[in-house]
Amino acid sequence: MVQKAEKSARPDAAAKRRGRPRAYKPGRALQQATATFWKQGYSGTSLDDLADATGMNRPSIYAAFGNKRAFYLNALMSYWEAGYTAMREALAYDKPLSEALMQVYERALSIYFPTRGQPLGCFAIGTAVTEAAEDSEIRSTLLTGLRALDDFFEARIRAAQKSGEVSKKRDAAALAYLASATLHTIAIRARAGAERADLEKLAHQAVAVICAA
Amino acid sequence: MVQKAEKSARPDAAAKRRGRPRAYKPGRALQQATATFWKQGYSGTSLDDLADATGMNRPSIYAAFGNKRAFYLNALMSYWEAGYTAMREALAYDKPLSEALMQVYERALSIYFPTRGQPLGCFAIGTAVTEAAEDSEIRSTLLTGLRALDDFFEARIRAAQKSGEVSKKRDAAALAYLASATLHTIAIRARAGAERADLEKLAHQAVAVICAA
DNA sequence: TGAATTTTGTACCGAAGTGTATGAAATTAC
DNA sequence: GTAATTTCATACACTTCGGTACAAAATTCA
Repeated sequence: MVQKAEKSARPDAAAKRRGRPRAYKPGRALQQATATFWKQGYSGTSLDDLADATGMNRPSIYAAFGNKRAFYLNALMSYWEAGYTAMREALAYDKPLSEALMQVYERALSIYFPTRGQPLGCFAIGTAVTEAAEDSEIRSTLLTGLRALDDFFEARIRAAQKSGEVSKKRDAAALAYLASATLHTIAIRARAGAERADLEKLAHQAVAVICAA
Repeated sequence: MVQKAEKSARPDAAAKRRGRPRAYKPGRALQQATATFWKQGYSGTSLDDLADATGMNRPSIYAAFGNKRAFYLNALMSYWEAGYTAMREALAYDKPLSEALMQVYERALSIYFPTRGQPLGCFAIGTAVTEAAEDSEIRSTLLTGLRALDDFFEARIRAAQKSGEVSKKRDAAALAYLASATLHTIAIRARAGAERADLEKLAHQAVAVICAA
């Protein structure tokens, strides 16, 4: 739902649209809706909840984002996109693998335990997994995201093997799965009420095993 | 909701109750309700859904199990109990650790991919994780279950260290977390639409890393 | 200034949700 | 056979849900 810039004389802000101006910012509304889905889940969130959270009224939500399901799918895909960016940054190739992995987990933890508000874990794992059983589009979006993270990890581990940091005898795909599994278990436990410090320790232990000689 | 046997003259079947007999079997109804929650999630399941699944009508559900939330908590706790039993059996100490772990994952996979019907993953991870954010009782029940499985794994790994099967230099708690993480990622991926064969392979790879010399 | 356009805000609709009241039905106890 | 007890089954009350119709408001364009 990002409005296209169009060939506008005004590169600044939103090109003047013709009718009554919007009372909301689409990007901000998407964030607020995401936060609500994150807390309450997809089925546990009503359109009124979304209207309250975004400050929009229901007809505006329909006009801007379509129905509740489309709004959620939009939120889920945006979440994955942000996740890919964070992964790329954290897994940069100019530092040791162990550091790169820990940066992934540190970043994840700071998302799963927000500075204000209760810990909610991972948006995808905390909300999409439940819906995946009955909604094939949510299911495929979820699986695609999970596999993308697997691939990020695997590529980074292969690079560490090339540079001699990790033995080439080890199974890169297997280690990547373990790196993903560590992220998944942290996501689940954060939402289940585990302490952040415990999960930090868990991450360190997992990295130690994955990067072991 | 297991009715107590009471001091009855008839040890067989249900001791004759006084009024009109029940048209349902509580244990079977709980199973059927669990199956419905499993597919649709807690918020996605209505009392009418539960009534349809169990063949009970709504007043009977309230009389027997309380409201929807109590019914769900009952289902969740029963699921964990069954899980503990399965873990104890699979992790028996008379076989190599690698075999014991694989038996855990094989058992899990046969639950996550039922012989008939679509794969739904783990009941707790697939339904309780979402609700955990806003329901403290579901949250603590979930965390307790997760930690119990951690403990099963850790005790089994320590035994393998005592018997010399696994080096004592390795961190048993860390390996237990990886074993749990493997279970969690399998649970998530199963519901996300991954192929069973792929998850079987993932399990083998994880066991290889965990049990590596 | 006035027409065209787009969004807002209220109100409404039918369906589905949770929970309960009440009387009929089926069984045991006397 | 009759009373006591327990469950069943229908129906009801009230709320919430997703979705939409429609008129007022706010802006641009000519």
